[in-house]
Amino acid sequence: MGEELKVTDALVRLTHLVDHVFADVCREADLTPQQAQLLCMLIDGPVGMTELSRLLHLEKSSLTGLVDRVQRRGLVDRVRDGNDRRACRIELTEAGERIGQESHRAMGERLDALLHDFDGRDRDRLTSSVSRILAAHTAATGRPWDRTE
Amino acid sequence: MGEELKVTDALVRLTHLVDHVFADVCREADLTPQQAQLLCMLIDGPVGMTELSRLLHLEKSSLTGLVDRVQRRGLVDRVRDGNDRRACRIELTEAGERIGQESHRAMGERLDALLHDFDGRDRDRLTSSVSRILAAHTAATGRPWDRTE
DNA sequence: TATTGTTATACTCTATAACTATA
DNA sequence: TATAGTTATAGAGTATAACAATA
Repeated sequence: MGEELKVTDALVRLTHLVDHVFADVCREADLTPQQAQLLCMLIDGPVGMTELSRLLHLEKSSLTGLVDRVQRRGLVDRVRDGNDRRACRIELTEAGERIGQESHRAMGERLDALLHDFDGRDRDRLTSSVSRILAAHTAATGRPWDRTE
Repeated sequence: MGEELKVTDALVRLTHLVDHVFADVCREADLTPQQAQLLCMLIDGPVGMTELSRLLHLEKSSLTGLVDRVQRRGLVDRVRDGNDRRACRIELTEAGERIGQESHRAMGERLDALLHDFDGRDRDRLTSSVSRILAAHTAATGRPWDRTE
């Protein structure tokens, strides 16, 4: 029963499920999902506003307010770019780093619980399938969908 | 390179990618993602506010406004419940049905494009993996994450 | 001229608390 | 008393358009 599920519908349902898990984890960290996603993008180092708006799929003007609120909470800082005096780079504070890592850990834990009956080969296969999808998107758009890819 | 990707991180990245695709499709239909998700939940028939708020992971009070706006656009109607005079059921109008179907089709098309190099067996394996994850969540929460499962 | 980022404005989305009406 | 749904309020998220400063 339910075996006629189309793969595209399966992906949509999986996405909504992971979205809900993410929302729960954010809530526990007292972050909105948007704020948490912002922190995620900064894990590997500071990023400028224009690049961030591309990564988050947001207008720059929307990003300004988002960064304002996260900065007000002490999780990120705006640092001036040495080479371009128009630009600034957003970087995690120590507190932001801590909360980001903790949320990432909590997210991994929740998802791992859903994968409890996946053995090593199952996981590798799933990871590999996802990688192919991400690669297809990168090839189609000419740019990686996020910087950690 | 990148082969040490953890399966949980892979799921998160996939989710964000599908979220972006969904946002694009919604934008083309001149819907917000939240409005589109609401329409999705009504495809198989009318649903009451309390059940909808569970499906969408939203407080009932938040849902009231969302339904107001979608109703104002003529995509859904509130119909009184014959058995319980407190309750109402939200149902798609003809226009809502049309837009919902069209968005679903566009979503499938976009995702199919990302799966262009998946053969039948690849798709079945992926679908089956996703089904196991959805089932694990259903088992853990005692309730299906959405009504179409 | 083009680019980086912000401001102003008007919506939409969301939660909390208090409420109405019905069960 | 409990449940279905709404209202009031406040804050967060978002896009469009206009802007400032720098390249």
